[in-house]
Amino acid sequence: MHEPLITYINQYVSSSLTGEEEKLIITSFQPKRLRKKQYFLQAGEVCKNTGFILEGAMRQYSVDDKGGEHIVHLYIENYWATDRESSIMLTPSIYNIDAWEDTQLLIISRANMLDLMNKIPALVEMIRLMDERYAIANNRRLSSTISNTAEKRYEEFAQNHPQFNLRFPQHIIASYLGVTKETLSRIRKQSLK
Amino acid sequence: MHEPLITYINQYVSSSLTGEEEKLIITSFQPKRLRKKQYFLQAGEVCKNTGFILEGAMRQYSVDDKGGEHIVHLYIENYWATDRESSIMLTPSIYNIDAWEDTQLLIISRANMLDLMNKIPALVEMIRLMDERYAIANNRRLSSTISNTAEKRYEEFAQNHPQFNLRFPQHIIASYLGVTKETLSRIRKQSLK
DNA sequence: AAAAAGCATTGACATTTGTCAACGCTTTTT
DNA sequence: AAAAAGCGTTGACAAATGTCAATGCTTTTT
Repeated sequence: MHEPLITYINQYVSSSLTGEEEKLIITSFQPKRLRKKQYFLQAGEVCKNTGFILEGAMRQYSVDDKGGEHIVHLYIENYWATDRESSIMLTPSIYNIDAWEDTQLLIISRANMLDLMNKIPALVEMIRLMDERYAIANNRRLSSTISNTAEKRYEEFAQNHPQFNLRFPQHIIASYLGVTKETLSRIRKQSLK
Repeated sequence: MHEPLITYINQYVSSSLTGEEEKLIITSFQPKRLRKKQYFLQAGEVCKNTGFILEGAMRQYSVDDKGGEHIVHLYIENYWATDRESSIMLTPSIYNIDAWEDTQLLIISRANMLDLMNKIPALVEMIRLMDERYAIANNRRLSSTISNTAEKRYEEFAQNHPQFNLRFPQHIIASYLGVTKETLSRIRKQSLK
């Protein structure tokens, strides 16, 4: 059950994990099942866990005064679901994270993760690399959001994240792009011609 | 001349740097002066250096087909100026970074930085912490950009970055927020009432 | 099987934001 | 001292996007 996680880690680090390290990881990550719509994190709670997605799809979003949902992140297999701000700062999260599809996770608490990092140097290295890539991806998205029209942003999105485009309904994607579902509907209609 | 950098690093890590480590850092970071408008990085080049700002102000921006500038980052004292994507991936940058004011930097190449990190564990820890905070800040900005109107974004900006608001002209801030200078001008006029 | 909920689309219209051009003021350059 | 460049503002108008309401279709729930 934990193989995808081990594979994921080994892809990040130069030297493979030892058998000992693998065992440690396997015992530290707990399997958890979420049914569709079930919360992984609810706004107001402190985010205690990080989840590695084995199967399924999740979303992170905030809710405004009028009940509108604003999607900040989408997650599928091999993504990590968490609110780092809340988890690191121990502050109540302003986000909800929930399952969009029935989802199978491997979860670990921040305390256990820090513990693991002390015992397995390769994990520290992995996280450093992940943070680098995460920073780069986030920067691109930010840059695109600031500079481009909704149409251009959708094009880039469809190009860069075909998986998301297939897996999530349009109104979710619209929110992820920062436009209304009606606008996205019209953009897509346009671009067919 | 290097004290602000040493102070900066010591604030990040639990145990202070040893005298030996300080020396190593001081010899690894080269002072560099940029005059107003001088490029630190020009689009098309691979970003080789990271600069720690001792004094001055800089900006990172892309230029579109019509010559329009889109500000992605602003930097002042105690900020790090670099294009991580280019620096890490060794790809030509799509951004310019230049000095908005006359600026005094301490620069280090990526190779030398990696070398330093091997020799000074505290630096690895610092970068991990910086990455965390960077990820959090970036997420907030992204979340705000997607979810809020231009007016709300400006409010948050003025709240969170009063230093930038004082130091950079309005048309730069407008671009940073993803609106035109005319729109920002009107927003500010509104909010006086 | 019927009812309800979720999803995408469309039209009409309102609001926000962008574009272009002009102006006045200040700072910088010559 | 004169000229040029930079900056912020304003008005008129255009374009992009949001809002609201209605519809039809599909999926889920009862």
